[in-house]
Amino acid sequence: MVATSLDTVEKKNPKEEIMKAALRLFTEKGYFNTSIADIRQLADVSTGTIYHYFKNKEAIAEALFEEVVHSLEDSIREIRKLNNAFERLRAIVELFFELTENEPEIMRFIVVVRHQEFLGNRPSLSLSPPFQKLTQIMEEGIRAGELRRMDPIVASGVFYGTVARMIQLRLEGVLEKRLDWYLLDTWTAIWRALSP
Amino acid sequence: MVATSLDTVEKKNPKEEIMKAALRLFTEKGYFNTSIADIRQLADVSTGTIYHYFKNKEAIAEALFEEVVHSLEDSIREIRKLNNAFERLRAIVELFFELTENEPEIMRFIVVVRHQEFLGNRPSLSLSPPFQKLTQIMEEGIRAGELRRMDPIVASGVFYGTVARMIQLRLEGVLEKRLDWYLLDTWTAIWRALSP
DNA sequence: CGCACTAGATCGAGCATTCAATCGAAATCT
DNA sequence: AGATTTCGATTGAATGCTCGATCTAGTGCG
Repeated sequence: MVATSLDTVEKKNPKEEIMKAALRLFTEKGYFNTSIADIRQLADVSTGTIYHYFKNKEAIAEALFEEVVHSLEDSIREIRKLNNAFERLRAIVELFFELTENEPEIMRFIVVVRHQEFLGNRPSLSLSPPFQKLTQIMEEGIRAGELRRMDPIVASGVFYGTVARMIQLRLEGVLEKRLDWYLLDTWTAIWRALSP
Repeated sequence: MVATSLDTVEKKNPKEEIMKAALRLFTEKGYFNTSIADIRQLADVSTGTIYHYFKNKEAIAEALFEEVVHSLEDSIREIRKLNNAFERLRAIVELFFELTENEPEIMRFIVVVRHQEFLGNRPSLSLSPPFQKLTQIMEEGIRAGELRRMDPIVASGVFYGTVARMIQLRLEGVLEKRLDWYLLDTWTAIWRALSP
């Protein structure tokens, strides 16, 4: 981080500030319970500035969605370089669990926010590239005999469903311990469900 | 169904009509995208009637929530009478899958609607009685040696997460076939994850 | 006649969005 | 260098509209 002036008067990028504030508010209170005024206040910019960078409120959510999907896509692409289904899937669980602890707001946005309600016709996150890749990993694993013969959709359902549910419970404060505490049990269960 | 008059002029119970319309609209378009005017129109009653039966919009959602939770609670209570974990869990999957096909709106309300956003402080559905019962079933099953030794929270996470994900995929139109087509694969995977 | 229910017009708060004015930093000129 | 122009960035009060909620005047049934 380069401090171009005194820390207290640090010059920030308004667009980023707006998106950061919006992510925080959307995930905490929901899209419809968040007003432009709320974002304005938390991002410490004026109403006009928001509309200078974004066409409207929806466009802020769209930008967040894009960002999150792309960063997920990158991570999953990296993981696909690993050379068997066991390692790949295990790496995804670890990535998601770690992300939940380090960037809970991003994870909340992925796992619990209902995008359909405000992002009109956009294809659901369930159909977005990262999740298509997940089903591909299953197909390849099954073909290679590393995974049990079963419908790949069911395989990815078991996998993502389980992971997402653990994350949701953590984000809702149901789990007292950090997610990595549950990693072994979770992974063992998933692997028993999927392995031949 | 008892027809008290000619079918075309059938006298309906307004409260039920309102709740039916609200359930349909809330699950289709979301709570905030549904106006009282929408409900008024679909239920074919006047604004006055809505406010006669419900304190406000939120109260309609609350009533729906109560109804759904109670009916779920009853079903799960019945299922707990079965005498081992295998049968109990299997019955729950079947119940949920069947409910998804027959009453998709109710299932959407349970699985995909984010109640927190409009039902202020109410404890999340994840913590409501039916889901506590699910964890109890896991605990009992583990104690009895019918399920593998593992954290009961993780067990219920695998179970509910998988089932909910399959339901979500079905409701979003990702699965071409009816859910019962996937039942065997889904159940096999779950049982491999949980059995000793 | 009385009472539970219905109708629909009306209110007003809250909200997203607009816009004319102003700033300020760099570019251009003298 | 200093003055002047330029133009995107920024401001925030004003606008207009949607929508939940209220109110008053019925209506019809027992």
